[in-house]
Amino acid sequence: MSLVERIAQQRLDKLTELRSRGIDPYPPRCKRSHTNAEAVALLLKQEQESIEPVEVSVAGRVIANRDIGKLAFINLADGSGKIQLFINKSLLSPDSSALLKDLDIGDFIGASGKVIRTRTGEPSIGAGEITLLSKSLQPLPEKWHGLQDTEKRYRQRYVDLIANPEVKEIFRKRSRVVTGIRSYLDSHDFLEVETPVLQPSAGGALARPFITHHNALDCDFYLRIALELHLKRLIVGGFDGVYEIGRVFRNEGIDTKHNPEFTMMECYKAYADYNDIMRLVENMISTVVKDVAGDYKIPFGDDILDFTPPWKRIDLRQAVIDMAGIDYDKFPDTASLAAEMRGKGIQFDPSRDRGRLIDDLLSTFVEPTLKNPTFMVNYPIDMSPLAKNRPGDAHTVERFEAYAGCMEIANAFSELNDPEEQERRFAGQLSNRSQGACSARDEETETIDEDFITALEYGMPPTGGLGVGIDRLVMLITNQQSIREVILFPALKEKE
RNA sequence: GGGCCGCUAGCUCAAUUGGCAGAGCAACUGACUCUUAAUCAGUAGGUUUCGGGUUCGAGUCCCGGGCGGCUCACCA
Repeated sequence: MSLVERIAQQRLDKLTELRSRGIDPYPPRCKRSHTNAEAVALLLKQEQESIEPVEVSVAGRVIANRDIGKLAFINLADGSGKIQLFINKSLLSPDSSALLKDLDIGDFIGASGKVIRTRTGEPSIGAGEITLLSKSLQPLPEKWHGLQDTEKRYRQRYVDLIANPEVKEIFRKRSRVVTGIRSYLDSHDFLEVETPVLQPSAGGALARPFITHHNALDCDFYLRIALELHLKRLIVGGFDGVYEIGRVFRNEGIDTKHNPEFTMMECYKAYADYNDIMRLVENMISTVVKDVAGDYKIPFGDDILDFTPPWKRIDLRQAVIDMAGIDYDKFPDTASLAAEMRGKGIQFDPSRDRGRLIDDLLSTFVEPTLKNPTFMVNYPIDMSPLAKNRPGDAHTVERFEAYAGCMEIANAFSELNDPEEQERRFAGQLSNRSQGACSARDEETETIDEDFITALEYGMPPTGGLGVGIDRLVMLITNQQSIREVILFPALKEKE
C-alpha cells in the first residue's frame, strides 16, 4: 500500500468511526453567524466599546492544529481570512472531544464560542463546541513552502489556491479588472452583447482556428478567433455602442504570452474614429490600473510602468526609421523591402509579404523598447485589412496599437465601412495566400465572410473599434511574467 | 516543431568518482494549560517519471518515450 493510500485509509477509518458514532461527516448545513473576518472585526468592536463578548459561530478549513496538552490551537481559514480557535479540552462536549482527536489538517469544521484574545494577543474563538462539516481524505502540501511544482499548480489549481494565498490575490484582481472595464463601458453608453463562439467561418483576425463538428447539422464549425465581424454587424443594425468580453480560440503555439483560449474585450462606437478610441483606451485602462493596483505607477519585472495619462504617441513609420534604420515607405513592395532588410543583415522568413516584414521590424526593433504605455499610430495598409485609409494616403490606415511592458495590449482603428474596398482587401488576402505567400499557414481563414460584406452594403456609420487582451492586461497589473499565472486553468496536455 | 533544463516519500529538497536512497514538514503513537513554522521522544513511509541498455553494482552513465519549465520559431 502506498503512503498516500495509507493516509487515505487512515482517514477513511476515521470516517467509519465517526459514522459509527452517528456523526455525518458531510452534513447538509452548518451553523455560521460570522465570517472569520467579521469575527475579528467584532472583537475590535467589543474592545473599543467595552461590550460583553457574545457567542458566535464560524466555519472553515483547518490549516494548522497545535495540540498542547490540555489546550489546542487551530487555525481556521474561510474565504474572508483566518481566525484561531482556542480550545480548552476540559470544556469541550464529549462529541467535540472525540472529533478533535480525529481531526486532520484539511478538514472543514464549524466552531462556536466567544470572540476573545489569547495572552499573546491573537484574535481567537474560545471554542466550546466544534462540528465536522466535511472530511478531507487527501494530505495537503506543507505549510512552509506551499506548492512549488508548476505542473501540479496548474493541473490541480485548487491545491495551489489552498496552499498559496498570493495566487488567490491574482485572481481577485483579475475579477476586478474585468468588472472595472465592464462598468467603464456600461457608463459610457456601450451595450454588452454576446455573439457566436461557433462560426461557419472564423474571421476578424488572421490565425489558425480550431475546427469542430456539429452532428445534427452535419457540418464543421470554427471556434471564433476574434469578436470583430459580428460586433460590427450590430453597429450596422443600429446599436451605436457595443462590446463583448469573451473567450477567443487560436490554434497556435503556447508560450508565456499565448494560451490557446484567451479573453478579449472588443468594443465598437458609431460616429467615432480612432482618435476617440485612443482617448477611451487611455482613460479606461489607466482608470482600471489605478483602481485595481492602487496607483498609476506599477511594478512590472524590473521596471516601473507609469500609466498616468496622456500616454506617449509614436508614429509607426518614424519609430521603424529610428530603431531599425529603414523607411518602409521607400520600399513599396515586398521584394524591395526584403532586399533592403537583407542588405542590413536582418534575418527573416523569405515567404513573408510586406505587411509581415514590417511587423517583423516592429516586433524586433521597436516593441522591446515600449515599456511605458505607448500608442503606436498609423499602420501600413498591408497589415490592416479591416481599417480605413488615412485621407489622401493610400498606404496608411487610421490604426493604433497600445503597448506596455513590451507587450501589445490593445489594437484599434477607424473601421473600414466601404463594402467594395473591404471585399477587395479580403480578396487580396486570399490571392496572397494562394500564391504561396503564407503556404505554411493555409489552414488560416480561407473563406471570405460574405455576409459581413453584405452587412456593410446595408451601410455602417463611421465607427471606431477596439480590441484589448484581458489576460495580458492582468499580467501587467499583477506583475506576472507568464500568461498561465493569470489563467486559472491554463491549457496543458493530458497526462498518461 | 528546434534547443536547453527539470522530474527522488503526500509536500519542499539532499544524496561525493557509479558503491547501504536521506532530512524537514505532513501522517501515526506518546508527553505538555497560551501556541501561532509550537516544542520534545518514538514509529512508519520509496517501482528515484516510464521502458530499454552498459556494469559485479545505476537516482547517478548511454538510448528511447511521457509530462512540465525556459527559450527560439510561429503568432494582424
